[in-house]
Amino acid sequence: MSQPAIPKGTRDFSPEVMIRRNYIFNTIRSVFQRYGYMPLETPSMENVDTLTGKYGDEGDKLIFRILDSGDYLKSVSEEALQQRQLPAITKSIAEKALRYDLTVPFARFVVMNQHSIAFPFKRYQIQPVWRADRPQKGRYREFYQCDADVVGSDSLVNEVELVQIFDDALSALKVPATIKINNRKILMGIAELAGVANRMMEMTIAIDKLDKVGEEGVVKELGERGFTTEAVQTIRGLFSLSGSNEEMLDQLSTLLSSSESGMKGIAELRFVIARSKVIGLNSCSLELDITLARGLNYYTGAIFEVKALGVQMGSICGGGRYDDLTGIFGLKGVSGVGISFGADRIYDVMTELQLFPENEMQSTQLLFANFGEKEELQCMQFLRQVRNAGINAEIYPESAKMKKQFKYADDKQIAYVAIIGEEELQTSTISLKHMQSGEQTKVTIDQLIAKLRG
RNA sequence: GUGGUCGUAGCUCAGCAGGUAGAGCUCCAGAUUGUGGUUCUGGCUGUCGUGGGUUCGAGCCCCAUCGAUCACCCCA
Repeated sequence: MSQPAIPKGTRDFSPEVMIRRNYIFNTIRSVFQRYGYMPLETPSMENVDTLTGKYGDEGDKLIFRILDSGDYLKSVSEEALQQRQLPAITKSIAEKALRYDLTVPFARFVVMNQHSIAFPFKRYQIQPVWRADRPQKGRYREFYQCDADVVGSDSLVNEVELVQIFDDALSALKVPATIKINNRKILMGIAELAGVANRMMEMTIAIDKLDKVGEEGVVKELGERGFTTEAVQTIRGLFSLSGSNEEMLDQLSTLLSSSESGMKGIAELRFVIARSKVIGLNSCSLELDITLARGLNYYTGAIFEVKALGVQMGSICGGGRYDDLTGIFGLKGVSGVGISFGADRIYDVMTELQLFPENEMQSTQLLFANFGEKEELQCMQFLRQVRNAGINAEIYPESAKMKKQFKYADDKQIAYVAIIGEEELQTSTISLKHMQSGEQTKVTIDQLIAKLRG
């Protein structure tokens, strides 16, 4: 290895980037906490069995597996090797895998701790996840998700609050966005009406592409997937909806009047949309998008997706209700609903729209210039006082040329430089220079602290 | 997993009909031995992504490989 490198689809985060990333994480975290969600972390790796089968066939292929330690081939049969039976081999050489999302590990946690958890259980989780996807714009192999889920409550109050959380966080970050909402029960209703109830997943995958391939494209794909002309015609009825959220719901209820699940979905949407309207949103708009489907197959009720305005970027947030997520781990009848912020994409959007506040860069407020041993000791004594007062401060660690020390402060965007040379030492003063204005004043240590505390 | 484009200094890029590598910025030093961001002067940096092939000769042509990027699939 000549030049060091990092695996594809992964990134280093420099201090400048981390400060911005933390700004995003902190904003989202504080909103989660404001709504009563509690922090949770789970291991980076899970048992393979915990993850497989939860994300569909496509998803399973994207799970990063961790090679067993030691003689990992010991339980692979000679026969399997000879015939290259990859699934069988894979299964016996990797018993752990990196987590693919935060929702499944959360479901696992709930099931394992069901007797000590008080329901409804509201948790948030901000951790990286890994997918063996091919990287491209806004798509990485390691990225962070910021999830908030509540389990053990069927109430639509949760959905309404989650919409508010989207709005609160994105408004705080000043990201212009539209929250799209739909309901899987409506899609189910359409599927029933079209006589393809057993193929709802296929149907949703096709219609999810409406905004990308257009109505003709969707019709074409449905045809290719073997849907009958009648079924396609019925599904097509969805595309003719128009008007406000409420008007679209009215049209839908006529269309789906014969479908029990369809009508239930409409009622649920009405509730969430009406409540959100009464309570009000800060800067986001809430839009019913009947073609919103979302790939994850565990969603059963409301589904959410958030699109940033003014940039070419996939959805920046997602979410929805799942009636039986914990069922696969043996705990039935626990309904949950949750959302996820895609922090990396939000970062990219904010970069593109230049939404990061300038002063976020100022981590150190004060730099003590270093003139030599005697002055240095005085500086370090002052530093202790300054730091005790809650001011971020540092000393240039060696008595380099002034030019160099000031340049350091300038590069690091440190607001003030404290100069203590022989003259200041004798008069017990500090020459304090404000870097931006260039103004320099003589102050005492107490005055300095008072000034920087602001 | 499928297909397209690309890969030259730390960064952004130039290079030509195949003839032994350049510009700007950054960085470093000095002008200015207690003062940065402006200015001026000087200086450093490359196995031209990697491996092979064609050729007297390859940064340039061919093949492979790795990486980046875009589209598809899927998704945050």
